[in-house]
This record gives sequence, structure tokens and C-alpha cells, in this order.
Amino acid sequence: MNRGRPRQFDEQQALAAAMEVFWRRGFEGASCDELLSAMNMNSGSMYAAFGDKQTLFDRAFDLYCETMFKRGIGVLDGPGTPLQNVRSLVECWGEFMSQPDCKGCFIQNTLIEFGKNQDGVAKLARQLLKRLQTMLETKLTEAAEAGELSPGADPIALAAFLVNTVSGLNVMARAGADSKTIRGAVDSTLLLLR
Amino acid sequence: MNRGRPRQFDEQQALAAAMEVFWRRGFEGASCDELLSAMNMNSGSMYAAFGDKQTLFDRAFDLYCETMFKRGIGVLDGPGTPLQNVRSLVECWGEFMSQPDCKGCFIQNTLIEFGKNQDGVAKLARQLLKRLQTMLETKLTEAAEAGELSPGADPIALAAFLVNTVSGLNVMARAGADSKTIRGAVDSTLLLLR
DNA sequence: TGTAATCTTGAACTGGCATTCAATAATGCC
DNA sequence: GGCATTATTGAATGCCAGTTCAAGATTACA
Repeated sequence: MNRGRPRQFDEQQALAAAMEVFWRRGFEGASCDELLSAMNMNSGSMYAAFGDKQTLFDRAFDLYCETMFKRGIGVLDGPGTPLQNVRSLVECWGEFMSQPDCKGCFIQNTLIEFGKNQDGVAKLARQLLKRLQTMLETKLTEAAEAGELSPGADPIALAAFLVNTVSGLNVMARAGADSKTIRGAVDSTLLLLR
Repeated sequence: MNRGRPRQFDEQQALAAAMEVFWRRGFEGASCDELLSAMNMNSGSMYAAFGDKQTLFDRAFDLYCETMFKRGIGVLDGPGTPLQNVRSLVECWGEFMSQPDCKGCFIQNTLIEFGKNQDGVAKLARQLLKRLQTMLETKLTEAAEAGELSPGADPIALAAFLVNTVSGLNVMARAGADSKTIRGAVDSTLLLLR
């Protein structure tokens, strides 16, 4: 079929390895050396396959979004009442962030590193967070209409609050907070969801 | 008195300028060029006065802690009941993070950039956050004993939760969240403090 | 077997950054 | 004024990380 020397690496596998490194170190923090040895490639092959470091990051970031973000959406749209699903998602965050050598959430990390940048990945990260917030608003509005929330609860404010909570959990996790602290934050958060 | 050519810069003023740059850009993100022009100094003078970039950062970070962190402590120890003071602090955070071109909290930013590092500034940032958490625990315990909190409220968990909240607010602010979102998060947080 | 196409390898290149340094300038003391 | 001391200046330095490139390797097809 295809002429030429065949590739000695699997693109998806290499991308997954790059994702791990970027996830832990960030864009600036990840050196090409570390990336290349994690991907088990030489610079020439990598540059031929992916273009440059930024493009590699973009693709690794996309891969993360495809997997992890959609997994979160799955929880929100799972079985159970709207409020139960929101509470499940918060629980998931807490467990995720309590893992021993947690790297946090790649989206949050990217948001922090690139901040208000108007272009590329930062914009995408902001959009994703906004999407999460909107989805939470929807679910919480449903919950309010179903009478699952205490009367007077504001679904819009609660959604903003939950996005804020996950941002906080991410920071705490990356700062190495003990699981008790994280558990305390999660438990207090759940008090508002009823 | 002192022999030799007198300094043409004010050390505290230069330090304050450096603090602004590090605060906005982080350690890696702040180039020496940007620092030097903000400080209105040449590299030679700066290196003679402060040593190197890391030492300059350390001193700028100390300056921030001396001013901003203690200001927060002042609110906690202000007039009013324990709970009122805690609520005031949360309100302050919200207003602070809602400012138009907010740089966030320097301590949080540093924590994020240096993460779990065992040495130097990262360790100091973690200690400060821990201290904040402990102070909140104390205040909230006092509030509980004074009957200001609803029965069954857990001061320890609430303190962890509040530290988590301020971490979240910092991320949201640096991500450019609108003030309505931040306000929503703050309002929801305050619901737990009563 | 020869040729074109594709991939691998790792050394060389390049640009940007923190840092140094030698020359110069400004002060106090004798 | 001469000298010691300290600051300023900005070009030069050295290093490191991202990137390129030429040589070699491996395949398909003729």
C-alpha cells in the first residue's frame, strides 16, 4: 500500500503520553525533552508528525476534552433526578481531586496558565467552563422546578458557585491539600444542593 | 555619611513595581526586561541590589504577604461578631476579584505556579493558606459556640470550604469571569455562613 | 535490483532569556 | 584636587529550550 518506512509509533498512544506530561507540567513547564521521552520519539519524528509544541499541546488538550469533559457530562445526564446528578458530579470531582498524585483538571490548569488570552486554547477552555456552567444552570433549574431545591434557591447563582468550587478543588489538589480538607470542602458544598 | 554614588531608585518603590509584574505574570512569565522597565532600573543595578530574579521574586512576594494578607487578617479580627467578620472577609474577596483588570491573589497564583514544590516560596504559600484555614476554623468555632451558625454546622469543614472558595474565585477572576458570575458564587457561599 | 517515498536519528542551529562585566559617573573623605 | 567607594549603563556572555536538517534506515513498487 503505502510506500516509505512505516511509523514506529502509534499516534494516539504518543498523544496520550504527551497529554499526561502537559497535564502535569503545563505548556511552559513541559520541556521537549520530557515530552519526547514520554512519547518515546525523537524530535524529528515528533515535528514531522505534529508540527510544533503548540500544535501538539492543542491536540493533547482536545484529547483530554474528548475524554474527561464528556465523562463529566455523562454523569450529569445519568439516571436519577436532576439534583441527584449534580450531587454525583460534585462527588466525582471530590474523589478525582483526592487521588494521591492528582494532576488536577487539565482544562482548569490550562485556564490558569493562559488566563485571559484571546486566542486558541485559552478561549476553548473558557468556552468549556461556560458550557459546564450553562449545563449546571439547566440541571439546577430542572431541580428547582421539580421541588428538589429549598424554596428561594437561585439556580444561576448555584451554578456559578459550583464552577467556582471545582476551580477551587483543582487548586487545592495541585497544592497538595490533604484529602480531609478536600472532603470538607465537598461536604460543605453539598449542603447547598438540597 | 555614606561614600559613593547615591542610589537613583527607591528600593521599596522598585520592589512594589516588581511585585505588580510578578503578580500579573508569575515568575516564569515575567521577563527581566519587563521587570527592569517597570522598576525603571538597569540590569546591573537590579542584580547589585537584589541578587537575582528568584530573590527579587521572594522579596516581592514577602511584600505582598505583609500588605494584603495582613489586611485580610484585619478584617477577620475587626469589630463585629465572629460570623460577621468571616462574612465580611468573603465579601471582600468577592469585591477584590470583581475588579476590572484583577490580577487575582498573588499567594494563590504562586501556589498554582509552584504547586507541590518542597522549597522556598511554594512552601511559604502553602503555610499561609494553612494559616488562613486555621484562623477561619477558630473564628467559625467561636461563631458556632456563640450560636451564630445553624446547629450541626461543621466549622472545620466550613473553613476548608472557604479556602476552597477563595481559590476558586482567584481562578475565575484570572480567567476573566464576569462580575455576575463571581457575585453568584459569593452569594451562594454566604448562604452557608449563617 | 533500483528508485521513490517515508520515517528515524541525533547533532547542529537559533533565539530568547537571565546574568555578568568593564567602563563610566557621582558622591564622601583626606 | 586626589582617592576610595558605590551606582549606573548597556553591550557581551552563556545557557537552555524549541526547532531544523542532513544522513541513514526501511518500506512499496517497477
